[in-house]
Amino acid sequence: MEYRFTEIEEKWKQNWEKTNLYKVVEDKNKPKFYALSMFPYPSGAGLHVGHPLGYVACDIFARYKRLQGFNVLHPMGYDAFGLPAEQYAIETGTHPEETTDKAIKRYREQLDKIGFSFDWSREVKTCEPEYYKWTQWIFLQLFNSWYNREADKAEPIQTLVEIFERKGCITDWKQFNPNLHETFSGADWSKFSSYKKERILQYYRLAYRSYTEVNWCEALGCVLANDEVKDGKSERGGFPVVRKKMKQWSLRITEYADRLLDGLNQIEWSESIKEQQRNWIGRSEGCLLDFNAELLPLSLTVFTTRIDTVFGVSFVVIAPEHEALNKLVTQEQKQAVSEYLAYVKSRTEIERQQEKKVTGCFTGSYVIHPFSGEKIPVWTAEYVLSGYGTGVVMGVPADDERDKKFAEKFNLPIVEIIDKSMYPNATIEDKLGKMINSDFLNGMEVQNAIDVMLEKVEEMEIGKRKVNYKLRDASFSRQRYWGEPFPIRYEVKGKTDLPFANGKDDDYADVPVALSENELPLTLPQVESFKPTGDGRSPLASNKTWLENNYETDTMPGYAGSSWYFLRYMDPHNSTAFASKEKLDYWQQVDLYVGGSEHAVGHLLYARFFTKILFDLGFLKADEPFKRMVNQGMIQGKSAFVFQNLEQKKFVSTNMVKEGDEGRFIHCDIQFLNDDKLDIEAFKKWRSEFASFQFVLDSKGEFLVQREVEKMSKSKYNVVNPDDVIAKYGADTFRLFEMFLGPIELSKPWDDKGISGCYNFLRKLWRLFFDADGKLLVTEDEAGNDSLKSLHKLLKKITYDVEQLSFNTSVAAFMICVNELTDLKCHNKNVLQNLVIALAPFAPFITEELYEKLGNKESVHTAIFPAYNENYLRENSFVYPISINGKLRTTLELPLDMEQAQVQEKVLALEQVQKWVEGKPIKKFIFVKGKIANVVI
RNA sequence: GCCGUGGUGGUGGAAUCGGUAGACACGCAGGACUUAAAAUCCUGUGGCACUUAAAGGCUGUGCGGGUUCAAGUCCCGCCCACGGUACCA
Repeated sequence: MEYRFTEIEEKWKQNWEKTNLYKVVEDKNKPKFYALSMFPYPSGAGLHVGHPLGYVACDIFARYKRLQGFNVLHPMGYDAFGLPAEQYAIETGTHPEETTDKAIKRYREQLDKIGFSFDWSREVKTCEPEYYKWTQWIFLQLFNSWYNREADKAEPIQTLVEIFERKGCITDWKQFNPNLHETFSGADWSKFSSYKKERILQYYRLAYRSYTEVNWCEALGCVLANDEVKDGKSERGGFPVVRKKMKQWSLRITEYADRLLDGLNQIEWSESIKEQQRNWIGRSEGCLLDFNAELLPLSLTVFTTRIDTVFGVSFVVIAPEHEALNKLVTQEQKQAVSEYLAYVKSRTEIERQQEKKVTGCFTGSYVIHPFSGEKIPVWTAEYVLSGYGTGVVMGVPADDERDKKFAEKFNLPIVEIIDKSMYPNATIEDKLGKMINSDFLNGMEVQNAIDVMLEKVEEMEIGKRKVNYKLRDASFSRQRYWGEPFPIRYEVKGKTDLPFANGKDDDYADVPVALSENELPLTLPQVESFKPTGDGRSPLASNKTWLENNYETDTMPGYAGSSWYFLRYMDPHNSTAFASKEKLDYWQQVDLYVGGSEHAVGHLLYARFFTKILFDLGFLKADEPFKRMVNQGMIQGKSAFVFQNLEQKKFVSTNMVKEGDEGRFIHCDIQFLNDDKLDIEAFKKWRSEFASFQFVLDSKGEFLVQREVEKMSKSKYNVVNPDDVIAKYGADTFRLFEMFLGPIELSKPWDDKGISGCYNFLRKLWRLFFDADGKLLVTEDEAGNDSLKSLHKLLKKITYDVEQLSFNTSVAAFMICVNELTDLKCHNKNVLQNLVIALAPFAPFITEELYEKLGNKESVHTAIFPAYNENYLRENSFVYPISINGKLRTTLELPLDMEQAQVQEKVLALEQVQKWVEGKPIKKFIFVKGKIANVVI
C-alpha cells in the first residue's frame, strides 16, 4: 500500500477539529508551558514558505512538551493594523478592514494545511474593537502613570499629584525631570489652573506629548514612514521630503533604560539579540561639560565619555537642530549656514550617520576652552544628532575617528594628547596610553586621567558626571487611519492645536483628557476618504464625530497592539479586563518565543517595556514577557533573471552572454523554470510585450536563466507558496523539509531540490509497517538488540536536539534510524511505536495514522514521549583515530577501559606508525580516552 | 557609518567541550529490476597527481597571520553577503 498523504492529512485534520484535540484549558494539576510564535501581519500576498519556518519549529516544541506531560498554550493570531492595507485603501478606496479580513482568511486556510497544534479558540486580531479596547486601556494606564525614581517603578499619577499638593516641586525634585525648569510650592500648585497642572504633569506621564520629527512630504500632503523615503525623496512620486517637528505622543521608555538592560541577564535569549538590545539602549558613563561662548551670554554643554581628552579639543560641533545654533551664527556666516541647513533637512537620520562625505559649516562663533582659555571655533555638522547626548560634541581629532576626518577635511588643528607607543595594537579609540600635552594630566594613564578630570570638573562646577543613553523615548503617534484611536480628547482653550511646531515654546492650547474606562473602546469611525488631509493630520481629522468631540486624530503605531498580545491569549474573550488575574497568574510568561531576528530591538524591546509597566502597576507576576527566545532566520528566494537586449529585441541565454554585451538582466517569474531552464512559451505568455522577441539559445538548444538569492517577495517573482509544496508532497514532508533545510536561526535560500529526500524518508518509514500489497508487517516478538540500540540512540539524540531547537539534526537522526531499521528488517511493534511517538511532533499526520494502525485508540499526540535507556547504548570499545604530529594516519580499535601506557604500546607497535617514526625518538604521546591518540615525533 | 549574524564539496548542511572535516539529504555517475519508464534497491562521489589494483601520498572549512601535540572550532587583521538602524511588519 502506498503512503497516501492527501487522504491521511484530510482525515486527521477533520478528526482533530471534531475532537477539539488542541483546545487547552488552565489545569493546575499539570505544569504549564507557553510556546508562542510571533503573530504575522496578514499581507495580501499570503504566506510564503518563509513564514512557517518559525511556526513549525515552535509547533514541534509545543507538541514535544505536550508529550512530556505539560499543559501547553500554543495560540496564533494576527497583527492586523498596518501601513500596507492603508496604502491599498488610498489607492483603491477599499476599506482596510475588508483587505485585512480577506488576507486573514487566506492565511488561515494556508496555516490549517500545515498541521499546527494551535488552539484557534484563542485567536486574537489587533484590529478588532474587543482587542484594541484593551490596547487603549493600557495606553490610559501609561497616561495615568509616572516613573517614581525613588521607588524605581511606575506609579499612578495620583501619587505625584499628592506629592505636588504636599510639598510642591522643590529644587531636589527637579532631578526627577531635568526638562522641567520650574519650581513651585504646594500652595502654588493648588492655585494653578488645570491647564498649567496638566502642562507640568506632561513632564512626568509615561505617555506624553512633545515635539518629535517626522518625514514631511509637502507634495503628497502627508507624513511618510522611513520606509517610504528613498534618498530624500518620496518613494511614490519622487517628491522632496523634509524633516519637520510635529506635536506627537511619546512613551517614556527611557525611564526603564536601566531595568531593560538589567533584565537581559535573567532571560534565555541568544547573546546576539541581547547584545543588540544593550547597544540599542547604549548606556554610557561620561560627563557634561560647559563651554562658554566668547561674545554671547550662553554656554554650550557637551556630553563626553572622554573627559581626559579635553586638552585635545580643537573645535566644538553643534547639531543642526540645536536651539542655540541661531544665536551663534554670525552675520558673515548666515548665508553659508542656512544653505547647509537646507541640505541637512533633506537627509534621513541614517544618511546623516553614514558620514561617507564629511560635511559641516562654521557658525562664525567661538567658545572659550574651560582650561586653556583658548578660542575654540563652533561648527555645525550633520554627524552630530540633536537626539543623542546634549546635541553638542567637543571635537578631539587626535583621539576620535570621526573628529579626525572632520578636522582633516576642514583643516582644523590636530593636537596629540595620548602617547600610545607602549600599546602598539591599540586603536585610536581604545582607552589606553599616557597623557601628553595635557597640562596637569601629563604622564597619567588614560583611566586615571578620566577619574582625575571628573573630580576636577565637578569641583570647578563647570560640569558633572552623567550617565547617558542612546535609547530615546518612543514615538507613539501616527498620522494614519488604520490604527488604534487614542482614548483622548482635548479640552480646548482658544484655538485648536497646530500640527507643526511654529517656533514658540508654548504654542498649544490643549489639555489632553483621558476618556473614562466605560467609554472604551473608542472605535474607528467610517471616513469618506483614506487619503491624507494634506495638512499633516490623519484622515480622522475630517470626521465629524472626531471634530465635535475634539478627539485625538492621530492613531497608535503598529507596536501598540503587538506589545502585549501574548497576554491576551491567556484570556482572549474577557470583557472586563485585558485578562483575568487568575489566568495571568497561571500562564505568567511565555516560556518559548519564536520569531524573526529582524524584531531584535523594535518589537522585543517594546514588549519588555509594556510588561515592566504592567508589572509595576501590579497586574503581572513576571516582569519579563519572554523567558526564552529563539530567532529564526529568513528564507530567501532564488530569483531568476533573463538577459534582455531591448534595441535588438532579443533575450540571450545566460551562458551565451559575453562581457560587455549590450543589455541587462530582468526578473523572470520562477514558475516558468525547470531547474535553470526557461519555458520560453510560458514566459512569452506571461509578458506578451516580449512575444516577438528573439531567444538566443545555447549549444544544447536550451535557454538558461541567471539565478540570484534575494529576499522572497512578490515584486521579485521568486515566491514559493507552501500550498503548492503541500499539494505535491503533503504537510508532513513540508514540515520535515523546512526543518531539514538547516539551523533554525540561519537565513537560507529556498530550493525545493532537496525535498524528495524528506518525502522518501516518510515512504521508507511507511514501508517498515506495510509491504507492497498493504499488508501490515508489524510483529509483536522480542525486539533485537541492534534495533533497540538504534531506537535508543535516536531517542537520546532527539531529546537533546529538541531542547536545543536543533531540528535539522533531529530530522537527520530520524533518517539514520529508519535506514538502520530497514537494514535490520525490523518490524517490531514496540520499537516502531516508540519511533512513531518520537516523530509525532515533527510529522503529526503520518504518525497519527500509523499509531492508529498499530491498534491504538487514543491520539498519538496524547501519548507519552519515550525515555531513552542508557543500557542499550553502552559500548566496550572505540575505534581510535591514530595521528602522527596531529595528522591522521590510521585507526585502531581498542577497549574503552584501556589506559594510556597500554595504548601507547599498542599504537607504537602499529606498522603504519612505525613507518612514520622510522626509529626517531617519540617526543610526546597524547592520549584522550574515547577521543584520540597522537604521536609527536 | 554603527550594531548583530553568517561564509565548510556541484547544492542544503553535519562536526554538542580544541580531538577522525564533509554525518544526513539532494544532485551526479555507474549498475540491478523493467519491453520501456516511474518507483525501488546496490555501488561510487571534496580537489589534485600517481598506481593494473589495493594500500598509501599531497591538499582542503572566505582571505592573511598567530596560539597549540592537535584549529572549521581560540586570538589578531582583512574581504564579502544578510538583518537592524528608532514611522515596513
